[in-house]
Amino acid sequence: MGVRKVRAAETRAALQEAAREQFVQRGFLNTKITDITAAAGRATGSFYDHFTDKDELLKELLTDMHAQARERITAGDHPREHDLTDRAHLHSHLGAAWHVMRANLPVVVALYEQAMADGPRSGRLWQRLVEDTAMFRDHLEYLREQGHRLPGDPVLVAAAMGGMLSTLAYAIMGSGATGLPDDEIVDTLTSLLLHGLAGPAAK
Amino acid sequence: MGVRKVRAAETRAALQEAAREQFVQRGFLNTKITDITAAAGRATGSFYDHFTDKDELLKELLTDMHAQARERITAGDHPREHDLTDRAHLHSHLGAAWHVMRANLPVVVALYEQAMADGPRSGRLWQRLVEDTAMFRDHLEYLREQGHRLPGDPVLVAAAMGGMLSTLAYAIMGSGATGLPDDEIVDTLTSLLLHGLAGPAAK
DNA sequence: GTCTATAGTAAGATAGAC
DNA sequence: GTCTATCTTACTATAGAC
Repeated sequence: MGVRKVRAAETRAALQEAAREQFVQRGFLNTKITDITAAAGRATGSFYDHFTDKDELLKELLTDMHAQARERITAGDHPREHDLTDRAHLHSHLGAAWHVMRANLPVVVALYEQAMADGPRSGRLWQRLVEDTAMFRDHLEYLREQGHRLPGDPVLVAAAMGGMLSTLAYAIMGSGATGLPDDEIVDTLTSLLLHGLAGPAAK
Repeated sequence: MGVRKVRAAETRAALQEAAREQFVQRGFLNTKITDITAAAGRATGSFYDHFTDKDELLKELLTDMHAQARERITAGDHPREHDLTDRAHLHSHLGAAWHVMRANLPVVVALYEQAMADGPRSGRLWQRLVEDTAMFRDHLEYLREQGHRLPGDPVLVAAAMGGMLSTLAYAIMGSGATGLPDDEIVDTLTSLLLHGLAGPAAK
């Protein structure tokens, strides 16, 4: 590879990395192109040699995250029959989701803000929620087929779980607001989603 | 009251009402001052005779909502001892929250977007979440004092519930995305938060 | 108080030298 | 490919006539 090409790749990577920082620092919508280039130590114009706009940059970050998520999923091998009413299984799912979100907080933040940017009327946030919780939904539908009585429509239940997770990720990660370690947060969410406020029947 | 004053009050109200529409239509951040004045059928400049900026207008809408919420709360009379592990009580709480959010969707939308606008680092969304779920938290802390074993830290559990509710409100209301009636949504959330995915012990 | 017209500002995006 | 300099656009906010 030529020297020029290497330089270009470096700049590209520097811009992406700077964007990650800035998205967490300022939020996605609030991050200006100049914030990114400044943080990367490049000139404003250089941005446009690599990306057409902020959305395109985000799309590439998203691809990375998807690859990462897929890897983690297939590593553990996820058949549809995973039983979400089993504490170990549920805990592992929530833990994985939390882990991937933390590793890709800038992307989570950006997607969330982007989905909200068009307003509630657009239905874009709902679409995101449904897409991102497809796995939960599959597991829930399987349970239902097995005769298990769910709290309600699997799509809604899955979306509710996803909404809880992503909002908390946004609110907690990066600000360390709660002071609680990740383990404890995942434990709490597992308990809440498994047996609810009432707790397991046996006291 | 003089004619001039009446006219002014009318314009003021028209601007607020137009803002409500626009916030739901376009989202809060995306709504420009000119969108509001245009929707209200007034000139751009008139906006500034009544509000210094968008945030101030929102603050007034918020006051209305608080009054409304307070009224609904004191109407039902909410002592700290309300037992959230009792289905009827939990259902009534969630239903009330859902109802107030629907009646004030523009405000919910705006506050949510506003809280996210500063980015995750600011901790503003977490702050909102904690503030808005104070009531849940109180009830949960009471339960804990009574020896009931909660899923985890009451602050976190309450915030998780609030995050789930507000995200779903944003995603569902106004787009009617799910096709489900409000009753069914509240029922589902009640079941999920009361006994979790596993459901009540007795099958 | 409300309007029209416009000044001011911030950010996205491009042109052209190196 | 990267830079500096600049054009363009969209919006906020104000000035001044009515």
